[in-house]
Amino acid sequence: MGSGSNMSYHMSSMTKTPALAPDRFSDRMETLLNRADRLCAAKGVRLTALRRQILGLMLASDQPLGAYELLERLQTSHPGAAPPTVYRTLDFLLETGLIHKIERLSSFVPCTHTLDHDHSHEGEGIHATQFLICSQCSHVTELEEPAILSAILEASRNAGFRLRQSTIEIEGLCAACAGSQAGADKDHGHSHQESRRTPR
Amino acid sequence: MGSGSNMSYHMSSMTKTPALAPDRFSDRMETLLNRADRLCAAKGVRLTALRRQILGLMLASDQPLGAYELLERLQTSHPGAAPPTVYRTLDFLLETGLIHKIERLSSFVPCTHTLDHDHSHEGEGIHATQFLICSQCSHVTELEEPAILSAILEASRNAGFRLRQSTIEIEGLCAACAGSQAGADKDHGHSHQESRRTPR
DNA sequence: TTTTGAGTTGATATAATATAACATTCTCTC
DNA sequence: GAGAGAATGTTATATTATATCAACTCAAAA
Repeated sequence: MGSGSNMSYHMSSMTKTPALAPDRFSDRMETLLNRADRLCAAKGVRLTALRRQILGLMLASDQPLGAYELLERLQTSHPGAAPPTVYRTLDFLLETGLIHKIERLSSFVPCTHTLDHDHSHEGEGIHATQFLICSQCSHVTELEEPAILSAILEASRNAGFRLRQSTIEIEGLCAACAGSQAGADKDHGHSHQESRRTPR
Repeated sequence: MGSGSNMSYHMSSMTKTPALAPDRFSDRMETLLNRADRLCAAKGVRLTALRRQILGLMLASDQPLGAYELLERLQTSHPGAAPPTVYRTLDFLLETGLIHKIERLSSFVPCTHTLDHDHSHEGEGIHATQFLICSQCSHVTELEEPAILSAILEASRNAGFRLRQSTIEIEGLCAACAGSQAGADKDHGHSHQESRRTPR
C-alpha cells in the first residue's frame, strides 16, 4: 500500500464496478491497517478490502460502534451492504483479535494492544483485556493489567475452572469527566467542556 | 419481623385462589425469597407477588435464564404475560441487587451473595462480582474475590477512573466439565445438565 | 368513606441486535 | 480456464429489548 497512489475509486472507470470503494484513512490509520494486514498474513488469513474498510471505520471512531452504526457508515462506500456483511466481518476481526466486543454496549472497538504495539508474538494467550467505559462520554480505554489477570487466573485455578476467555468491563467516569463533576456534582447543565468527546 | 406492611401485598389470604396462582417453591427457595422480601422491605421497596414469582423461577433454575425463557415459564402461572412485564421485573431485581445480568449470555442469575448469606449490611459498595461461566454445561458460579476487586480498584485509581460498576465474566470449563474432558474429549456424561443454548 | 396519587401491571406495537440459509462472486491452485 | 474453497451478496427471520399508554392496586390523605 504505497502512500503516493490514490485509487481511482469514485468513478465509472473502464472496468466493471470496483465493488469496493475503500475510503482512504489517515496516514496513522493506514499504518495501523497495514500492521493488521501483516498480522493477518502471519496467521494465514486475509484482511480483504471489506475487512480493512470496516476495521478502518472502527479505528476512525473515537467510540465503540454498534454493528448497525458500522453498517450505516459502511454504506457510504458500499451502498448495498446488509447486516450479515457486517456481522461476518466483525466475527472475523474478533477471531483474529483485531477488535473486541464491549458486551454491555453491544458494540465494538479496535484492539489497541494488538495494533498500537507491534508485537508479532501473538502466540495465543488468554484474552483478558480490561475496558474502562466512561458512562458520560462513552470513551473506552483498553487495559491489560497483569495484576488483574493474575488475580483472575488465581481465582479460576482455585475453583478448578479452566479459563478460556474473560470479559472485564469497568463502567464509571473517566478522569476528564470525573474531574469536571468534582465541583458540581448535581448540576446537569454544567459544561464538562474539557472532556468533550462527542457525547453519544 | 417488624411490620407486615410490605408483606401483606403478596401474602393474600389462604382462602381462595387469587388471580395469580404463584407457584409454590421448595422450602429452601421460599426461605431465600423471604430473605429477599426482608431486604426489599429494608430498602423501602416492595417485592410484589409478580416479582417474587419471577425471582423464584430464577432461583429454581440451575442455569441463567433469558428474558424470554423466563417469560415462557412465567406464563404457566401468568398466561397473558408479555415481554415488558418480564423486563420491568428484571430491572427492578437488578436495581435492588437481587439478580445479576450475564452480559455475554443476555441472561440473568440470582445474586447468590445477597441471598445465600444474610448480610443485611446493604452498605452499598461497588458491585464487582465475578462469574465463572462454563461454556459446556452453562453453569454459572458467582465469585467475590477480594484480590480481583482490589486489582480492579487499583487499576481504576491509577487511570484516574471513578469506578461505579464492573462486569467480570470468565468463560471456560467448570471443574466437572474440565475433568470429563481431561481424558476423553467427547465424553459429556458428567453430572451437569446439558447446555440449553448454543454457546456463543 | 371517598378521593387521590404513586407505584405497579397489562397490552399493543415496534426498535435494536443478531443469525439462518442459500446464491453469487472472488481468489488461488492446478 | 476449470475446480475448490473462501468471501461476499441477498432475502428473510430470529432474538433481545423498549416505548407508550391504559388499567388496576394499594395506602394514605381529606
